[in-house]
Amino acid sequence: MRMTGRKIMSMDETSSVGGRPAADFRPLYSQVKDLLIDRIGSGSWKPGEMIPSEFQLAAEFGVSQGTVRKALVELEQQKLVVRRQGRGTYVAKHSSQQSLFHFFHIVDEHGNKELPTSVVLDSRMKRATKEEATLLRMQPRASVHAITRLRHLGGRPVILERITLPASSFRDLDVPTGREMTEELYVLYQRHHGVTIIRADERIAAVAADAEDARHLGVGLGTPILEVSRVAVDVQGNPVELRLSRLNTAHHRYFSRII
Amino acid sequence: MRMTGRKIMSMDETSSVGGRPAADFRPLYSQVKDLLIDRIGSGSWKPGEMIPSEFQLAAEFGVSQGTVRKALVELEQQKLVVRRQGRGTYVAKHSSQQSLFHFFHIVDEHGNKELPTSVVLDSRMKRATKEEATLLRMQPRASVHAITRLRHLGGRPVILERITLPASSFRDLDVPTGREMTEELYVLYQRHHGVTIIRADERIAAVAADAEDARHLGVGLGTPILEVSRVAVDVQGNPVELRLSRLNTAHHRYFSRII
DNA sequence: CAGTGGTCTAGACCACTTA
DNA sequence: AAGTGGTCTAGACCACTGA
Repeated sequence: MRMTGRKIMSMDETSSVGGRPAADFRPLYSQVKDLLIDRIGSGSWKPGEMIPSEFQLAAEFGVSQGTVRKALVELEQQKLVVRRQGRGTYVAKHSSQQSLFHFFHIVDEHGNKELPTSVVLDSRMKRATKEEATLLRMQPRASVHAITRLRHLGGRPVILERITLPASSFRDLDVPTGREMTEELYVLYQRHHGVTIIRADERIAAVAADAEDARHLGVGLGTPILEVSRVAVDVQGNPVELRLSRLNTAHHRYFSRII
Repeated sequence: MRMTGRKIMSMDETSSVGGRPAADFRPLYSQVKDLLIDRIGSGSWKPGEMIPSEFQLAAEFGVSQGTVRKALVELEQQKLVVRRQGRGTYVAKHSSQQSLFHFFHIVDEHGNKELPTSVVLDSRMKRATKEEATLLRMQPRASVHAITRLRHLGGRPVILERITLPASSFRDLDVPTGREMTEELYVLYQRHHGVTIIRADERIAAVAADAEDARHLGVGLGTPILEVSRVAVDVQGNPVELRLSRLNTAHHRYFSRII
């Protein structure tokens, strides 16, 4: 069958010939989907770019347009592409807006999302702790970037964040200390480092504010604050960012929707 | 055209006839979906029951099997039905297992979910506070059930829960005080009251343990604990349960996945 | 074996965008 | 007007389940 480099197996081909069932069978649309993810993940198609139409892809892969459509619809649900009737299908591009909408889950007392500011308190390279190396699936003591920043909401300091990034995936990371960040980090990851975050797992606990929390968040020592531990994952499913947030919930809440 | 009671409008019929665009156009599959939701929500098909096959529904509604399929696939994604190849499509039935998996987001230090126990500390009727009435979209001071229960995980008391339910939707609610609950509440809601919870919004803050928290959770007064405020919503989209959980995060975490 | 959902195809037509 | 995705149809065949 068709294809360059990789082969799509039709159901007939994978079906048992000598009576042995094919264990590695995968639907066509799923194979198509993986090919498309490869091209997006590898940067063949860049964020914001339009990808070929359903018919073009169908012709290229030697499948029907409906099969390509099913793959594209799933990619849209995973937020890897954006589809617009009459315009085309585009590789998802993180904008500050979208990034906030998806990955920023702090709301004010009325349930509204505000725009946070971010000032970098510290930015340096260090060696990963054992736990960091495990979570990021790196060698122990591998090099990582360590960023500390303070985020304001409604004029108040609310979130103290410590971010850990593998140096290997984020070469020449440029996050100068003491400056206000105008851009969402996930936008930066995507544009400068080709890393697209598509998922994040968060674990939340209540802790007592320590001296540093107290100083930066303007709360008393021992005040109950939220600690949010995030592991963010890229298109290929690799954990690529750790984020430890200490959050003053005097005037804000962590929001979660269970569906 | 086909149908009993309600009418499905094809695209032609809704299209402009006198040059006026049809503002109320809805795709066929979406109309089919609403009809199916009606039958599930109204109890015509009960939880656990098999519903007619795609071809039977297609014949009944006068649409193609593919159109019914699209509606059913969306209902499956919303967890309103369960589809099994070779068996059929079934109205989703909350089991304790599923209920825990979906709506219980507390994990232990290793990220594992444990089975909680629940002892009812108090169960009574009262009048809704202003806030409760607003959140449940009831008249001020309408009758509600108020349940307080304590949940253990791994032998430790971890969660103190206060649940508020509209008396109108939960007549003859049977939650005796002082007893261990063997059944998940959402299973009870569905089986005894025809209320299926499909979504929940949670807002989380860190607070200091008060005297009652301290007594029941076995922590010191003022210890930082999590406060989780949930509003749970039924099939029709109405808020039907409020749940205020106070959670000791010494050995557990609230877990949230952002996709 | 019959009946169900799952995959795949081919083709028609509609709605929307852009030129 | 051309090109895109969105809806809808009809039909074939596959994979799975249970009688």
